[in-house]
Amino acid sequence: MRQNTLVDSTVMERLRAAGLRPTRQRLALAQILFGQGDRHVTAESLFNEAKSQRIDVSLATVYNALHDFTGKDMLREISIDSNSSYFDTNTGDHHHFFFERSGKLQDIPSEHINIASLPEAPAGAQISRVDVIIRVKA
Amino acid sequence: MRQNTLVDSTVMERLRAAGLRPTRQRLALAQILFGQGDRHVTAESLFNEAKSQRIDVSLATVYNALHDFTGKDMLREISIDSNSSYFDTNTGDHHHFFFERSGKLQDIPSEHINIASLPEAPAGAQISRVDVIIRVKA
DNA sequence: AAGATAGTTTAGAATAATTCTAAACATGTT
DNA sequence: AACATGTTTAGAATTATTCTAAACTATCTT
Repeated sequence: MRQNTLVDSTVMERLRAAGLRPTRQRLALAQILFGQGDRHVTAESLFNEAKSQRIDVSLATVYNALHDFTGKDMLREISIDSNSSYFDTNTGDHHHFFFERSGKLQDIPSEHINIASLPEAPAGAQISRVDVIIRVKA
Repeated sequence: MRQNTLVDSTVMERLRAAGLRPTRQRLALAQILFGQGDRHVTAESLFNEAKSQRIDVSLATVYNALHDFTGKDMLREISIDSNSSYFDTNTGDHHHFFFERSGKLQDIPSEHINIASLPEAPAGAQISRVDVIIRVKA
């Protein structure tokens, strides 16, 4: 029925490896975030998901965890919509579709977008990331 | 000394053409926005700029004007940073450098970025815009 | 030119996302 | 078990933005 021991321990190792104490709430949130495939959450959506699983965490902890995970490169923060920040469990090189109506995000593997030429970075600047966002009406 | 009659009337025509009443505060804000080359402002930065020119507008009016102008395609809204929305006077096809330290934006003409291949839009979705944001550490 | 009408502006209240505070608590260590 | 330090939490605080309702003004009508 519950094969969580295994899953949990994987998540626990990820947290330890990142130098984050595997506390009850971080484990639970990490499980939600990383237990499935790639995901895009907001603080609010993750908070609600936790609540609906009877996981008792405060919203402040959700924010803390999202930022802690982001600081350890387990998540990537994306600002697309001025309403709220998204956090993506896929930290690799890739891009996004943004569905304007629903506010949902969908990954685009980096191989699917071919940027033939990029401009030079301004003097003294190093590129830290190139984001391509395809906004779609749907 | 002040050759504003001419400039003002240009701005006034733009407002009228857009179907927006050329009120004192819209004229003043439009003058700041469109009187120079391409610009990137936030509500707060525009509000401060107006204040420093002794133009008496409320912050609510700045927000109203920015949204009105955006609705008439005189501005384009950009969400890059969760702190605040940017408004770009360049509404044509182009992209951006985002300077992470200063929070400043710089246009990249669309010719300078060559996207060789784009993925298909998801079923039933039409692309409304493709944004490329090059984040630089500087 | 005066009046009517509908769109604008405004101060300040309200809202929403996020961060802060400081006290209670849990973890890993000794 | 006791300690030191990192975490969690409720609730207050902060920040960007939107709302409200009243005062105002551009424009149209007469």
